[in-house]
Amino acid sequence: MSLKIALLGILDLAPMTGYDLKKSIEASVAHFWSADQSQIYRTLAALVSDGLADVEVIPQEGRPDRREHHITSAGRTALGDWLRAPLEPETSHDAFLMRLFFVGTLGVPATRALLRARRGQATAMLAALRSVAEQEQAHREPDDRAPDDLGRRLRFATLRNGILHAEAELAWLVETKEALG
Amino acid sequence: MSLKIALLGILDLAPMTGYDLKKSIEASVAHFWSADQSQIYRTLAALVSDGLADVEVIPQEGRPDRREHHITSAGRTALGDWLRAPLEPETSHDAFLMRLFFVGTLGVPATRALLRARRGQATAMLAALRSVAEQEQAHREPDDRAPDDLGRRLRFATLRNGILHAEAELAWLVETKEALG
DNA sequence: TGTTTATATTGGATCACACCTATATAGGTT
DNA sequence: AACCTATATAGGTGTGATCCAATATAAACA
Repeated sequence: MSLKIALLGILDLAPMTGYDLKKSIEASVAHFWSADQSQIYRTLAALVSDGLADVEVIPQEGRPDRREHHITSAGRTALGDWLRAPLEPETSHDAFLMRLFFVGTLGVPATRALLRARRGQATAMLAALRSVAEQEQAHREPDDRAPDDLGRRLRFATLRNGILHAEAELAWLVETKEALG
Repeated sequence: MSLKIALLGILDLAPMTGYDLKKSIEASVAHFWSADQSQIYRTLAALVSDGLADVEVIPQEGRPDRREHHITSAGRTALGDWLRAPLEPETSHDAFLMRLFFVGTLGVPATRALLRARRGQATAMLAALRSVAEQEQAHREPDDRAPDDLGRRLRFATLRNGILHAEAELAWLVETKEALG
């Protein structure tokens, strides 16, 4: 469901091929969503068969034709409806916490190893997010008087969300290591 | 994969039926994992066919026989291997951030509504986790001299993880609301 | 008396997604 | 000469999960 939102949301900004969408996702929403290339094409086909997008075929030579997908007005309506729909109750599935919950039987050293690995992950994540956030900031010229538009602020907010959670994870790791004595 | 770990991890504590496992999951790991009842039975069947668990049928009257599942030694080995395996790189899929990323086109009021809904969710989550954590604490009698064993600390740590993340989410919401001006 | 809850298992349908492969060509790299 | 990357699409297969429904009985509740 969310991948449909992602595709419609991106197509709402500009018409694109599946290939473009894949790159666009990697460049913009990768920090909270990832999508397999074949899944993108299948979902895109579903959008078309639901009338939420349509295809403009642009012939090319030497490679397959560009199948440029455009959001339809039904698609814009569906996107709006999805965005306004009540938040679904979230069912978290955290494989790391699962491990931690049961790793006790293996003893303290195995537990420490797991926490160390997690710290590595969280640190890398934090660094990656910070570097993307800095680039975002840098794109805004110092003398840029353009109104800092809502979309831009929200894109930045999703990055900040990841950063704050990564920091919380690291703080929790410190606390937890201490609790192991 | 993680559901297999969960089932083996719980079966390692005590033999159980699928029905028991469902309740056990709800009572112990629900804050980071949920599982559909039919999925539990199917996964349990997979464990048996892989030789990681076996079944003791205990006849009953008036209801289906108890099919009590016991972890095998191969199961204990597999559990240990899984717990020690390198952490898989996590691909986060966050539907809320997806919405937020695209909700800008609907304007500021819709954005605020989304953030409000999220605050409600996060507040409820935090309250629920805190109450479970307090119960966990209360179970430990004030004069309890028993060593605070590793498993217990780790179960508590998974709760603390949820609490810290919920707090981070609320802090992020405050920051984000301010950024909307 | 009728409904709900608890116990216990199982199957079908469907969804979302990941991993791998195939196709086709141009251009650049080793 | 052999390989990799970019462009562009698409199918096969498997896994994990959700939702829904059926079966069967006893006890508790309204």
